[in-house]
Amino acid sequence: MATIKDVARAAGVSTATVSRVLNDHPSVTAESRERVLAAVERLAYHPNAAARTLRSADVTTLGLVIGDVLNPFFTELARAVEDEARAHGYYVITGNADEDPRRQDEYLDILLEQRVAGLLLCPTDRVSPLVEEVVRRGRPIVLIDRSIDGLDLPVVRSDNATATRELVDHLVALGHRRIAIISGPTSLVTGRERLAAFRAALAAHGLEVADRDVRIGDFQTASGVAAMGELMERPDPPTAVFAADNLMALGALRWVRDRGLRPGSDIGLASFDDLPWFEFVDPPITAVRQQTEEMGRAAVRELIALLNGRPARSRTLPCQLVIRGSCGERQGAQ
Amino acid sequence: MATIKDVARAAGVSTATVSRVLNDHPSVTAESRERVLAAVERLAYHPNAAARTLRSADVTTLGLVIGDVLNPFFTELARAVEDEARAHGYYVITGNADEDPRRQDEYLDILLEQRVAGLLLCPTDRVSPLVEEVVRRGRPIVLIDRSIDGLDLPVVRSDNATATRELVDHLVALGHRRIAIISGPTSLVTGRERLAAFRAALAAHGLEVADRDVRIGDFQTASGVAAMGELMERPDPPTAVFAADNLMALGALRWVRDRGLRPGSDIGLASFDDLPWFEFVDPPITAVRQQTEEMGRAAVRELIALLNGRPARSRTLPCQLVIRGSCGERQGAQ
DNA sequence: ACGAGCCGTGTAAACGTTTACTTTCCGCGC
DNA sequence: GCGCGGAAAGTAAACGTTTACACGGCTCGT
Repeated sequence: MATIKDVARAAGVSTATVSRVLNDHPSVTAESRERVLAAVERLAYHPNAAARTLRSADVTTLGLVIGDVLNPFFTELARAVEDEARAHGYYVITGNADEDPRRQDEYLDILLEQRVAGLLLCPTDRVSPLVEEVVRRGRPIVLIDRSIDGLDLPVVRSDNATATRELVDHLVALGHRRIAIISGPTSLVTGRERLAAFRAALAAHGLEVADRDVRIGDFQTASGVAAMGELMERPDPPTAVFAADNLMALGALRWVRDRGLRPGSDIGLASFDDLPWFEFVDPPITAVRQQTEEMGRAAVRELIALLNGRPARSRTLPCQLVIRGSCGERQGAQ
Repeated sequence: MATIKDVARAAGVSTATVSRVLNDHPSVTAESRERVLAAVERLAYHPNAAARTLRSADVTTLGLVIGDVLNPFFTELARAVEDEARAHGYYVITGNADEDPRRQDEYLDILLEQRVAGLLLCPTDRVSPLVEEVVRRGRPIVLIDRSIDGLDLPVVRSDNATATRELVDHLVALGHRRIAIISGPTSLVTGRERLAAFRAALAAHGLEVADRDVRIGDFQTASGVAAMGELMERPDPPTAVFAADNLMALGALRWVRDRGLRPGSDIGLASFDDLPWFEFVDPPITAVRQQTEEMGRAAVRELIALLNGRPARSRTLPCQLVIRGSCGERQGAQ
């Protein structure tokens, strides 16, 4: 690999001049610039990022750790984060925790070693020592989608409680009384919160949730299939099921269809997280739509605020209930 | 940030000893090791990746550039690549080209600066000077999904031609005679090849493809919507449409449903790339399934072979035609 | 005509590691 | 008792940049 010294020699100048040309410093003559650029071209020189970041302290890379690459929610989020970051002149290194706290920590470690300017984290599980360390050392960090108990960190998230309540209201209005939930892990705020809101909303209608109607999944497809099976293969299955994320909803749907059942008429089905294809299923899936893109963008803006010494505000974005047909037809008056 | 010097001072040893402890070198007494580790803990020391990679030449990072993060095909691919790479002790840095040659080059540049050991690339467009440069400098590279004209590089891809032919045979067997295609960009091998195979397959049945039945999209959703509109809003629309990737199929489906039409009975629809939710649409979408995960894993294995001085073989993986209902019912004898 | 100031360039130190080489110390065999 | 070998630890050079500082030559105002 050609180094800056090779370029300097080839162009007949010093390394300082080469560096200045490369970094658009003003004080270089047009002639030097040209000679350097020619040499760069000829030698196919690429600056060594390691040396550069080692020397100059100004870091322009943000770190992002998402929960699961296979979850469209997170990829859309990642995409939004990257776009917003680039618009502010930052690059993003993304790590995929795969909903596994160990892998989350691995990536936090890598990102810290890479000296990212700041971190965006969708926490997978309860507070990890590494996260605490990041905080303790004052490294800027913004959480997305999920907060962490016991740590007062800026977080950009959805208003899970309100959205869940609206969904339950909708189900009850349709006549459902035995409503089950496929919840996310209770170790995650997202999981706990949606479950709590679900319980509270039913209670407001004078309904109670039996323990057997609460299944705990892991936000991934397979657990949705399994949970749906457990709920339905009982003598007294619920009439509607609320899946707390889109992958578990996909799993639940798969179980239902594999049994030759039809959502809506045979069993009500609703999802937290809306996806483009939900409208194409027969019947279309009722879902809570989150402002995913805005979550990503807002998180980046808060992180950049932090980087510039301004305080970051936590933000809670409203969701929208998208009513389609998968919970059954409206019965009687609204 | 604490450096290795701080740790050395705190532990009362030299930086060399600290480094040895950190890298599991044998000749360190248990006592020194302990003191160092304690200091590391106390100071919350994290090695500086830049300094480390600058000094030691052994790189354990692979670079991956994918076409579009929002395309499930690529995220599944990325996931497989990461898994296989980790199994071999490599990390992966992923860049999202967004089907934009400029962004592809940007990421190639970044990855080269990061001194990755080797590159995995899903080329977005015709040969870029940067790719040529990578090749010229002998940097190991393996292409995925798409090859590049004029460059003889190892590539792991699907057998597009056979799969397309099988799909056309299926459509013709169902009675379709006017079949249109929403093709990918002809600047991409994937696009060109599927289009050529499509034409050839129809020709084999004595059918010809009118120019107006060939729409060129960009492998993204919006272009699928637009193309479907152009095809169908004519006095003599085709009876079936083949979308050359899953996102354009999603777009086509959206157009169809927005018009209140029904795939299968009103218009045949098939997709290259199978997705989990295709089976849930009414009627389920017929598609060509690629061995996405195996593509990713195989590409990593070839790249690692290259890194170890062995030659890499190009591989073409077979696809599977998954017949569902979206192209209409079988009419008459098989 | 001469010093001040500026511009372009070069020299060399610094960034935080790893590692070849050196030093120290200890035990052992003769 | 002496030298030798080997283990543990230290010293310092090197990786490829950026950049503070120094320097020489030029312009310009007086």
